[in-house]
Amino acid sequence: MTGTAALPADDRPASGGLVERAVTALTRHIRDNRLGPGDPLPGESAFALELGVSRAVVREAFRSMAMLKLIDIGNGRRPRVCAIDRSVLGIVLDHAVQTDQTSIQQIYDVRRTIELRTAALAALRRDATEAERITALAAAMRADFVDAAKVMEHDIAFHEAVAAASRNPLFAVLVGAFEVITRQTWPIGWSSRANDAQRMASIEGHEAIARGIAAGDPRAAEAAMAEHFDASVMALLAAGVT
Amino acid sequence: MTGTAALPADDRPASGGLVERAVTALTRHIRDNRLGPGDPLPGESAFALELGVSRAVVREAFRSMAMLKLIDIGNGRRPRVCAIDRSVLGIVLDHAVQTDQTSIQQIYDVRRTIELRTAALAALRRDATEAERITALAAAMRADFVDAAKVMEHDIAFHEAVAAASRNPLFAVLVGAFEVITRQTWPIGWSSRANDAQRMASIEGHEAIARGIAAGDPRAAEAAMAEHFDASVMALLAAGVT
DNA sequence: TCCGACGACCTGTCTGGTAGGTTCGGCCAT
DNA sequence: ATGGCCGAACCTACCAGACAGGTCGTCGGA
Repeated sequence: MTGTAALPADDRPASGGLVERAVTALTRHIRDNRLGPGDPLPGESAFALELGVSRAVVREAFRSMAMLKLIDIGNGRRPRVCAIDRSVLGIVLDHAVQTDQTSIQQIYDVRRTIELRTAALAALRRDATEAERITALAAAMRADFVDAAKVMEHDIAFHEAVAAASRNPLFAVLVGAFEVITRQTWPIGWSSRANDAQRMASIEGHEAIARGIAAGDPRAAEAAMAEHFDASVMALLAAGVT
Repeated sequence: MTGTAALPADDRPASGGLVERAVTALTRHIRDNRLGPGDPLPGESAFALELGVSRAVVREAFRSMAMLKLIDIGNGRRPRVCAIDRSVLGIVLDHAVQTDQTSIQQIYDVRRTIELRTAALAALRRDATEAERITALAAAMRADFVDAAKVMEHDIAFHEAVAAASRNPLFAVLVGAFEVITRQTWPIGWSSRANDAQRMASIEGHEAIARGIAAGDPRAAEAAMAEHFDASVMALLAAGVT
């Protein structure tokens, strides 16, 4: 009963340290004035004066919110509301892995769950340009087959293109958040495949996903994505990544 | 091409402002020393001395990482590595909604995708205690039917219990992140249902999920969860929430 | 042996100041 | 009249020092 704790969002403004109070005040300011991405915010001096605290306190508050990509700050520039950004979740995920709070396999389970959905949605919602881009990225993987680094870049771009085609920015953010982890695990999976035939099979998997999306067949796209993920997880398991 | 940009994680330590450099230095410190949750960190004075910057800079860096729940700070306490926390993503999601960067329906699509999986996983992995707790929470919703606030608390606890039973902390974090949004939308959906029969149907949906999980039937649990989400989305749509 | 008080250490906050970047309006040239 | 240039006002980035209050280990007494 009563889980009224934990929310630092916008309770009564009198709790915790001054910095925390400044953060909630700034959050309220954005909400109450219905500000959107790009809209300007009061400078730190003005905010410090308004709250009756020192500039150092407001600076810490602004910096914290900038770290969460809620606002955008910079030397001489006036603070502005920031557009949604994937890097935050990426940093958190990376930290969770680095501190052994979660495993790579657990991350891949989440990724698989999300990307099965993005594949299906992309098949339903993609326009011609998106379908072309996705197909082109799969083709690029095949074309640059000998250069692992390039294949990885195409691979990452492929998954993000699929997510973008799902027309849900949240999915795009989530998929983008996995990029940090993917850059660490991808080379392991690539080199753990026994031979070039297996590596090429991975690329064919991407092509199958692209075909399903281009054809507007959500079932096929989802199935191909599932197969692709199963193969990737298997490759990582074979390399001893748990 | 080659998108080597964007990662503030751990490139060469000479880029951007001093605060950013301090953040990457602290991140590296945690990674290089393989620190886990609860492990102590150098104090801000020590860190300032080591980096050759003022204490204010280090303070902003520490505060930023505390905002991301990567570290834990407090008056007089020495900084420590922090356990993974759901509130960060919740704040970001709330901000995205408040600034009209994403819609409630888009969030529910993501939630549905994730919770379908947690229901299936919970059916496969839950132990007796977890099954009992999930069943008990569904029963509590029925028992407190007349008190909407209590029903909401049970509802939220129910979904988090299911996520916990999936035995993947990432799913628990993601589901927990939606709590902030749920607290805003839940009353809308509840009151948008035409009569008590429809409201009770929602509770019966939870009971069906609980039965599937308790029976260890992932298909049934997933199907019940899907039905539950469809009903919720419909109720929100009926209330004009897009 | 256990418990409480004390002190060293640390963080939270403030003040005041310097350097360097941004922005915007006015002015000059076309 | 218009478009580009320039400078002044404003703002942020960072620094140094200081003080109040909280935490935690330690030492002495019961």
